[in-house]
Amino acid sequence: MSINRPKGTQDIVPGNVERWHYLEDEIRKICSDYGYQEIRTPIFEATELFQRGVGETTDIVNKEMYTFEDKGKRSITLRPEGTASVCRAYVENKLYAQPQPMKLYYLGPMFRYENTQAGRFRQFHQFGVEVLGGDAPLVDAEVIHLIWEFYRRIGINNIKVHINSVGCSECRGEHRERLQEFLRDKKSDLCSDCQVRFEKNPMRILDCKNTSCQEIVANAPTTLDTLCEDCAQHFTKLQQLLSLAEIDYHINPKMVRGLDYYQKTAFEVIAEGIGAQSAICGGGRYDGLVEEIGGPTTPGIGFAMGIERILAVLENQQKDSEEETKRGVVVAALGDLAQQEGFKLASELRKAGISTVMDLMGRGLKSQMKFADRQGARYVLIIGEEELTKNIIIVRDMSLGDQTEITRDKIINFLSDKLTNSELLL
RNA sequence: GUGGAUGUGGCGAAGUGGUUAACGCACCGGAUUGUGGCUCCGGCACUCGGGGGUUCAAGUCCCCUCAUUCACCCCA
Repeated sequence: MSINRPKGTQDIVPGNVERWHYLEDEIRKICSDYGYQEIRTPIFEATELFQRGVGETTDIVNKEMYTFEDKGKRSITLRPEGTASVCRAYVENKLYAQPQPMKLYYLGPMFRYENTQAGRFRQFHQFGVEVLGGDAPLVDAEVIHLIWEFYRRIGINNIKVHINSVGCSECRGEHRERLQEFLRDKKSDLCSDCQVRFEKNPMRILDCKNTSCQEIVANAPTTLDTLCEDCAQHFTKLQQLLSLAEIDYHINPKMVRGLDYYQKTAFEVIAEGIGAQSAICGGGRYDGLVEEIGGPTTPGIGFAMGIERILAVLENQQKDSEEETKRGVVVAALGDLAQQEGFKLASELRKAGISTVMDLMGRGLKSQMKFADRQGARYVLIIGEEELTKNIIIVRDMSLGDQTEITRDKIINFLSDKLTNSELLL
């Protein structure tokens, strides 16, 4: 019996990893463009951090955490999301003492113990942004604009940006009462989950996927109906700014996200064609969170997007692949002596910045040519006994199909002149 | 956690109880001397996911198990 990778994990192998590199590069670039700095926090944290930070009533904490006890009897959890850790690090490193707001981003693996399906893994990767120490709608707008611009840059177009305001601790209370009032006589018709939610977190009944619950809740008071003066202004201002930035957003009063810490602004980006798990980005404002985990009162807002889901979207909308261009050099050597010379030549070429590969299997010339072709090499440098004695090298142009002889001492210059920068990279 | 689907070589995929398990792609080798992409030839399943059972006979039927996958809940 061979050993397989754990359920819900994946190996990212050559031929695929390049897409990750591309996204990672774009992520770093856009964060730099918007003035966000990277923060790296541990992959595992004290379990309590997530219990307090993410919220005891959430699915993440209730059933999706990878929790274990370490040898010191500490309860440890593989991070299921990034926000709690970033806030913890913000407090622990006293980043609040630096100029505010603190604009941070992270990129890395997250872990959630749940059944897998299209777009859902046990180890998956998120790119996320957190802004701590700024409570203005302008901050919300900048964060959403970063998302919008990011998708534009990587060529994702069929997306919908949903926004909502779930209110703050003050207006949330009023909403809760009005909603419970509205639902009281209909309670028995709700699904079993929602009957529990009725007491614990009635707001979440609003976005229950159960169709009968949706009907019941169709005319229920939303959080937008009960926003306090402050929250209402914040939301209005945000909409103005988004319009100004020409972001095509949709207000969805029923969108209530599953994490306890959201206040005021909540948003989600939905893509098409990647299966049932269509949210490629989710986030919101969490003004009480830093305080909750023991820090100073600090407003915050952030989002996380799933790398795997972005890749799925890109793959889904990908047009016919672009024809690959010939790049780099392959050294084909025949026999022991020539192989030594080839090895030396390859070292020199690489030192000169020319991407070079040589056969390591001692194959015949025909095989080496085939190998060079597969590698997509632009030139093959052929060295055999004859060339060795004559002190020359055969340079074969793989796209033109012709070849010339170049003396050994001129070969580096010859290739440097011939190859453009893009052709040097394999 | 719950439900459906599927498990045959590296990948895709025939096979619907009976001799040595098709085929395609990939990979490796060859087609007279040291030359690629086309063509031709050859090589590549000692566990047909694993275990048990039915049968003279099972990849093909039954049971169990594991895995993968899609979906629900929820989310990235």
